[in-house]
Amino acid sequence: MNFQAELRRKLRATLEGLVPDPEPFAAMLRPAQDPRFGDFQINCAMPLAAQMGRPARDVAQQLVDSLDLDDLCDAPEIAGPGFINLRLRDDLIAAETRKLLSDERLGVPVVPSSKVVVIDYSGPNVAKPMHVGHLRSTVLGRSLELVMRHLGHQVITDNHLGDWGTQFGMILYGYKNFRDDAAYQSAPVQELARLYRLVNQLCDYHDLRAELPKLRDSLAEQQQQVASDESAAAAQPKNKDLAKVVKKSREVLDERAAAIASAEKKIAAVDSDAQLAALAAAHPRISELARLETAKLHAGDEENVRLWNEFLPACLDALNAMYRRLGISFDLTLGESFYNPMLAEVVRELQDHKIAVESDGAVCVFIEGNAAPFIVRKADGAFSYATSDIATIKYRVETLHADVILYVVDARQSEHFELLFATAAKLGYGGIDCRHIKFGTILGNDRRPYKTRSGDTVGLESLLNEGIERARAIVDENDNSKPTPELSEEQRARIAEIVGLGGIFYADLKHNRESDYVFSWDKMLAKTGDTATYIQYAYARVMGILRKGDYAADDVRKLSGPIHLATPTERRLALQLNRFATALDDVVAEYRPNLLTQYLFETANIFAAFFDECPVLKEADASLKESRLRLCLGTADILRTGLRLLGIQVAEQM
RNA sequence: GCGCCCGUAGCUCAGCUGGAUAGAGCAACGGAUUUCUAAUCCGUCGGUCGGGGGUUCGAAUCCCUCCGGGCGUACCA
Repeated sequence: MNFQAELRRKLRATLEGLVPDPEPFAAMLRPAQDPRFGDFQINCAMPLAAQMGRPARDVAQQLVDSLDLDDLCDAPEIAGPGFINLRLRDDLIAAETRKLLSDERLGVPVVPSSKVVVIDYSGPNVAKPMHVGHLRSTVLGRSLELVMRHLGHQVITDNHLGDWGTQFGMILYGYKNFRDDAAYQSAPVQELARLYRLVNQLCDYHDLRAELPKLRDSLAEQQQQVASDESAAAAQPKNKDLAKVVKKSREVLDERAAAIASAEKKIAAVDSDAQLAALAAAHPRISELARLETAKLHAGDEENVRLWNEFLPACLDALNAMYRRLGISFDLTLGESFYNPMLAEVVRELQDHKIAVESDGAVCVFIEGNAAPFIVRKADGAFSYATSDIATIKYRVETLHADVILYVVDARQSEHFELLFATAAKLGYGGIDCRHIKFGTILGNDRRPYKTRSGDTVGLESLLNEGIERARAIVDENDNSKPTPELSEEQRARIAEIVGLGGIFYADLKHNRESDYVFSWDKMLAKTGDTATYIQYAYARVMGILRKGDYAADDVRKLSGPIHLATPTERRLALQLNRFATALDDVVAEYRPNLLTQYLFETANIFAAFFDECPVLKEADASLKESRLRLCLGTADILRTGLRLLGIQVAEQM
């Protein structure tokens, strides 16, 4: 039973007569902070008392008197300023655990009113290999998908591919000018990616060269600015505002110097490479021409459309290979290109309703309180991702009938989504629950975005490979250190895959999604601590007990005797199993899978203590032995299910 | 300039719709092993929750301010 939900329900009913809106007060029933306070605590007596102008302990007493929790709890206790401490009855925990253990859903009810939830996640660019930057969206989105499905929502996942943007113009330009036919024949995606990088580099080269004089001027200007600010500050050494101005001014100077250094570095990279330099010299207008290729594609140019259609299948194959590896499949893969035919209409509609206006040649929506406009048509007539994102909302609402749309996208795009949602609301989609499920950046040890040692972005493929390799080394070391190694080559490979991928996913999911976090192989694959491995190991230990005792899991699930809470640890474990449903509710409430990782880690932790203290196979009392066996399997079922909802697998033996 | 986010133990991070002595993992230190797999368990050490003010019976959490850092900021997505 979801004890917390049940207790809150009762509290809410009691509060109904007392306050107009009981919900926030009912929410103040929480798990106890300290085991000495029991299992749950009610914290709402104090604020209620303040509101009613009565002593808090009196209010607490009144709540206790009218609550009637006898069927759930021992006598409630009022403590401190007015906390109400609740301890669940042991017989109730035992009885409810017994039910849970024979329940296929492990005590997790299906939501009473299911919603249509579109989850937009992963969203790679098709012509570029996926890299570490795609990890969080993919892993978080996948987990949210699985949890919401498990709770009974009608989830539609949609991979909103970047298959139509500026980068395609670069690829088209690259293909027409620089392609290596043999390479394209044997590995088209790799060749397209190379062409993209090449064109991108050459575009940068020319753009930066053109910009450099301006940058240098502005640097010189800033140097003078700093000098004058400094002398002003020197004249009034006690003036804090002037000191601040100097500081700011120097920061700007540093920024500009850094921008120039970075530009010079990129330019030098081309200049110092004879081949690149020759290409750059031969293609001085590459940026402009690449943009033109994009524009031609969007306008329906026959050759570009033909090439686009030729490139796409290979790109999709490559992506799908990656998703297969990650165990992911999408319900829909509607890239930006899908919305192309709708864009002109979107802009017209916005203009007709006077939502968008022309400004500096571009068609923009101005949202009150935001300085930046939402540009739905650029001055050159091209549409932007703002336009296609609006078209996407229209499609998801009108065709998919979405109630909720989740965008699992980097936090740096917050502003875009604020403008997007505000614009959508003006168009009449205010009733749809559109949410930016934002997440932070993965950092390296230097606290800069995670890169390889040489400064390149880390490819997702090689990241996964490295994780599995490192896991393999651990598997080997562990098994080889046993008196007689137990695992076959196939088993080791499979375990390495499960542990390696699980470690990467788990490390990502366990952090609060809005935080940046520092990527660390050692931490994510540590044999001990808050890792996937630790939880997977707990699962494998249960399976070890069953194997050793020669029990089939299905037979154990059919057992129906009483559950004994013979020790405090058994009680803790049983109660924890009943919290699974609460944990999943918590995940969905704020779209935070870290609440599930936390729950699973705690569960594995309690199980480890149980494993230490409570013998199963050696237990002489048959009824107690059966009870423990079932607690073990129930734990395993919950760990396996919980990990599965994070996109992580388990092994029977490791 | 404007906007958003962050600053919690040596390190990495939870906690942030205000609630009881601020938590975890790692690291350090000390214990437990004829193992239902020690990829484990138990214990110890460790914090002016960036500083200052305010609101409150009560603040890591809310408000103001200062300091430090990150990100975004009109035609890339």
